[in-house]
Amino acid sequence: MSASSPAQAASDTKPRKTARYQVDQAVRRALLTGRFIPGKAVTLRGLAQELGVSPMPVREVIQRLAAENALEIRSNGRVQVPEMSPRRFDEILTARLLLEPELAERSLKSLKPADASKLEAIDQRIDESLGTGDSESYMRLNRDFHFHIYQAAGSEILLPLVNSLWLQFAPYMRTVYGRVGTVNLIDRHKEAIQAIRDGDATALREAIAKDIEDGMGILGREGLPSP
Amino acid sequence: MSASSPAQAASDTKPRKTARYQVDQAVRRALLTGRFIPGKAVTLRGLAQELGVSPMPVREVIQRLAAENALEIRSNGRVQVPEMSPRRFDEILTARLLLEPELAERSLKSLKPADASKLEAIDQRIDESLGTGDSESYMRLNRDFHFHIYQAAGSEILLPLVNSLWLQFAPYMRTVYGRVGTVNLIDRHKEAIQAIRDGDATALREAIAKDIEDGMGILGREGLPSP
DNA sequence: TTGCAAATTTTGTGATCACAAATTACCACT
DNA sequence: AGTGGTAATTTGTGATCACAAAATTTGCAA
Repeated sequence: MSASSPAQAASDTKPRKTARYQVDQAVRRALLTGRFIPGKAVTLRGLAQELGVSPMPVREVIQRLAAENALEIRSNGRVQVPEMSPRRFDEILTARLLLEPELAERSLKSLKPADASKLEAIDQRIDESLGTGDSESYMRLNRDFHFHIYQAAGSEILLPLVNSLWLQFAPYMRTVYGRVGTVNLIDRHKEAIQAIRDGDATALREAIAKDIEDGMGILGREGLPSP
Repeated sequence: MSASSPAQAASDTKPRKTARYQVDQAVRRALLTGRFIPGKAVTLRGLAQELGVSPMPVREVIQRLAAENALEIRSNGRVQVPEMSPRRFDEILTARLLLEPELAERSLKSLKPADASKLEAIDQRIDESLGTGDSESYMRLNRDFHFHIYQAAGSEILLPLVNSLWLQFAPYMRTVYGRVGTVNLIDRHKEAIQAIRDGDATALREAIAKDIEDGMGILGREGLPSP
């Protein structure tokens, strides 16, 4: 569940039952699991028909996601997932390293032992998905892991910013995993869990930062023309 | 001019002549100069009529700005500028301090003497507007100053994030200036200009950070219930 | 005057239509 | 077979309509 939820205010916790909300959730899920191919055009009526609604709510959702830079509206009106560039990749990495450790630290005091256990369970399923090479499951679980932490901060500003960043790099990472697989992936999830159990802010920041660098720094630039 | 422009891709520099784009620019301007009152409802048809268009493009723009957390869509569908809270204020300050110095440093190598002169001219007009107490001019000019720097980085990720932050605190700051005036405002613009002339990254980061703290830290919490 | 309930208006949501621009398909011609 | 241009289709954009939910106003009684 996205924490910086669309179509609803931060202080107003009702999902609503609008078609727009359904479409928004569906498209976000699709982006995060890499079901849209960067550079490939996505059409309004196509999406609408696929989701069984009129083009109307789809139009609003596309504007919404375009504002978060998760979708790109070309000058001719065509919509597509933005293609990754070395420049963008570097900036996303920088922004993640600035924001996510801060957000994790702010969550620390709200995270309880039950959360650590929950995170451990997620991490175990991540290891399994790495073994089977199911990259879509891996991406979903990895996001669950990070946002289960971040969510605890109850953040209204930082969390949406981070959410926007994930929306931007996820589709690209999917193509990377498709090429090189997920077997060589390493993460710092166990260090993070330990830091949460210890209530150690510095260690948690470090674990998150390292995790980001391991995930994006090593694998990520695969196939990108050098900056 | 907003750098993270709406309705157009980053790599695709054409403003287009759509009604949506006009509406978007108009609403953004209104938000940045504080012409919308936080907490006050803004209606679809009202905006549409005021701007001389059908409700259609307005709906898309509202979704767009809601995605950036510049507008809030309540659970009943009503739209308003979010009200400030100590929590939000603190988070915005944190995020600004993390992102803006970084963005400034990245702009440094692209900033030429002509830019320093341009910034000096803006800063002089800022001083004038502070004297006359014209807070709307002050807000516009102060934004021009910061974004003239940030824009130079050619950033596709950090700049939109920062842009979103400004959209979120601007309406509130307007109400603060309305209460306490702008006379007591101090800034670090001259230090920033000097740092740009010297090509001194550390000094520029410091000037930007101090400027943010002076602007928000001292005046900003005015009238907010303590966290 | 005050409190409450019914009626009226306003508002967001979704669908459909009209239109122009862009894309794609097609076919004649060299 | 390759190429150029024209026709057909698809696409985004904007406006209008219908509907239900919400907010506002109105009216009446205590």
